[in-house]
Amino acid sequence: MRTGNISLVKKMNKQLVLKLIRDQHPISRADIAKTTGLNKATVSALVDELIAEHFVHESGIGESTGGRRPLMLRFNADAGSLIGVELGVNYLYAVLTNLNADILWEQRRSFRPSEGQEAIIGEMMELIEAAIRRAPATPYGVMGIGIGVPGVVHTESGTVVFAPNLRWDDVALAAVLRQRWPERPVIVENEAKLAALGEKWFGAGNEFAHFVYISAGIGIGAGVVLHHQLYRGVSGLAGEIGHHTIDVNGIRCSCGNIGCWEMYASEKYIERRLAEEGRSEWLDERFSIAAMALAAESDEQLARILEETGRYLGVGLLQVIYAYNPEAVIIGGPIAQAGEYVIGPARQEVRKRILVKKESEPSIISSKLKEKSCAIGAAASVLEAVVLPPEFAAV
Amino acid sequence: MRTGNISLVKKMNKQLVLKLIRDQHPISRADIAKTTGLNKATVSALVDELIAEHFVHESGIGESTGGRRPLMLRFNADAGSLIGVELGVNYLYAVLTNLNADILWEQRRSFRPSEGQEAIIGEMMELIEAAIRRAPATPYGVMGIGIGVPGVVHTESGTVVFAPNLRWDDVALAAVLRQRWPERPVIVENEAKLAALGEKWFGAGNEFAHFVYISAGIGIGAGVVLHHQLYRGVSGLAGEIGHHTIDVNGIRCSCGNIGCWEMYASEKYIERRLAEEGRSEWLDERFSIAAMALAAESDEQLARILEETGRYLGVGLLQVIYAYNPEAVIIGGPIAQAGEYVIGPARQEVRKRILVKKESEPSIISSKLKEKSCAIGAAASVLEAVVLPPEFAAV
DNA sequence: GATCTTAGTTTATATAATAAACTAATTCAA
DNA sequence: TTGAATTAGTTTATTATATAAACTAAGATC
Repeated sequence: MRTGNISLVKKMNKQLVLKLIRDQHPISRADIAKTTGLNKATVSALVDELIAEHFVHESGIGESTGGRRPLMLRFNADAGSLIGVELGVNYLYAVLTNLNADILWEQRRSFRPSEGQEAIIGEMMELIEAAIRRAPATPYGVMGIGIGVPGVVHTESGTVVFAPNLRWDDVALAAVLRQRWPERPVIVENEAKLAALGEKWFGAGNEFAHFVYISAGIGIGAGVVLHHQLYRGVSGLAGEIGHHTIDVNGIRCSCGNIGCWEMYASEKYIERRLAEEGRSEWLDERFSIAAMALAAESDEQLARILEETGRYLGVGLLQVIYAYNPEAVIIGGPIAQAGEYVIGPARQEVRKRILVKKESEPSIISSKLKEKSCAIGAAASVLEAVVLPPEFAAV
Repeated sequence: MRTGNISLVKKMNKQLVLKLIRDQHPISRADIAKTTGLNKATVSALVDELIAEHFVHESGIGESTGGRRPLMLRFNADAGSLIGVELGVNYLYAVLTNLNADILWEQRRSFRPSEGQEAIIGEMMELIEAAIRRAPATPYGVMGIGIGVPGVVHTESGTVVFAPNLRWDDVALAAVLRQRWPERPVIVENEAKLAALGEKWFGAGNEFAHFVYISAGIGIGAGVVLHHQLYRGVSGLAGEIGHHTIDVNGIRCSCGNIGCWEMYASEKYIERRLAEEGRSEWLDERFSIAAMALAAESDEQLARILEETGRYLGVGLLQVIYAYNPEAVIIGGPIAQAGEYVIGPARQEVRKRILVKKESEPSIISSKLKEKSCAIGAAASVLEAVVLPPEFAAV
């Protein structure tokens, strides 16, 4: 039971100050006192501790506004490093970043889906090992490892409960990594949820209290941020909205259900339509939505397929809007590479069908971190776990 | 900006103690100290204040467990009264309750939908006036007025933004009531959201951190409780899930969209099917789902129609599950009167179609407060606003 | 160069939680 | 029956923290 005690107050205020410095640096102690309402003395004491802990540093003297010049404070993004890994269906992508998500090192590696769990986890561990070796000398070193996986995750244990595209079932991923690096926090989480965190901390979601990140690729998943916090539901299923029914009489989905959204607004749909229209040359290994969008400029048939996908995307977005009523919807994943070819029709469809127009229409925008959302989000999840817990920010 | 200061700590702890007493009374100071982890002295001081404020009283001496016998504490449900009003499409229902939602007085009144806003608001004010007259002498008297309306609401201003079934549009309801009773808090909120609050405080939602209340009648609305708190979204649209598309090629809904859930799992569907099957005798004024369910015991055709409705309900519930991943879904509103005729098939449909079985399947249960959910929820909203704010309970 | 402003620190004070010692009231066993 | 042990609750002293006010520092402006 969370009781209030005096040290809780201090923790809250310290977090508040650190968050403010991170968001608005360079900023002076006096500014912090003004914007937070905290007493100047309190701010000074907290800042001194944050400086001692290397999370903040003084970065010179600011401009006078008619009196003594302020000492400006900055968030020290080099207090430590973060490792983020994206486990894709047939690739691994790892980044090493500072606390500002600046990429210090990255590596991408492909594998065949037929490779077994052990082999894939082995490759992942090699990547992480490589990242740790590249980590610069910082006060805290590598502060933790975040891993995004395409499936449903039990976060406490770090178990991948269900990842159909990997054919994983109850894989205790975190346990293996924690055994190898017992001193470092290891976070395993769904890829869309981490991508949402990435966009929240370092991307297009920064300014919103409530937003939904849509990861549209082979399937559709979402990361839902409500009150500035990732919402997981009771067992981490919240956001598995690719399996929202949009056509009860539609086609069968791999999940067993019928007419799932992800059969109509994902790569699966595009592939199906390409085959139907006799454009199977695009069903190649080198198939990429980005290339298709480029070709669509002078190829009406391709443009039409993308537009249809966008319209179906819009149909499903209405459900997202009615469920979460977010300030913004951020479209990410491969489908987002088609840009306005898909997002434009989606917006139109939403505008056409929505119940209450003004205020309730969210901004429908494109991911800012693009193909790096998940890996950066994985890194951000470590930042959140270790440095900037969100629990006090809400309300 | 919410800064921590010492009085915040006290507020948190006092709330915690009060909530614990309400939930677990009779309870002793020693028990409270044990379960919260607060110091005995702290607990005593807070309890003394709560007693002075009339929210708690000592209710005699409990059983010894091998030492001095404890003084038992109880929540004082008679510290004040609450007024809750449900504004239906063609009726008003008002209750006066104590702080335990025990109904002290209630009144139901019908009106014709053709009556104008002013007339309806006038009748509502008469009802509230009557309730205030009946309020017993208590330390705090009538602590506030909560009103549930079938539409989208802007809560700060208490404006009904959009209520299609009432044909209301931007009606500043709270403003009128606040003018008449300037000293009393007036809360205007969507009916399904208030019903969810009612079930949370006094009904089937009591034990859940995350649950969804489904109000299924002429349309479908939902009240979404996440982390023990009502979730509204950025403009109060969250939970308007009746307009989730379940059939892109389906029938047109009054909202302008096509294939909305509420065309398939509400009274609208039942009426349509009754007409199709030539059972228009049930389309009478006295049409009631409860009566239909009774008749269905010996009428296969009626049973089948209810079952179909239930199956469509289940299809849409999957979307609720994927969106919110709640611990429970509480079915309320007129459709819930059909009981297992509808809820049974809905459960089956969910079980059949859901992605990850174990853990992620919520309990699908029936409303406990039945037709009183909304009015009691309206009263509960006052309780939450004035006595037991939920903000500290979360996390 | 005197005065006003702003930045930041130091010192004294207030609030609230806590620990420990206390009183009160009971059980239980010799 | 009595006294030790146990539990409930209060009183007192202590501690942590935020705050207010007084202070020092360092500039701007007239």
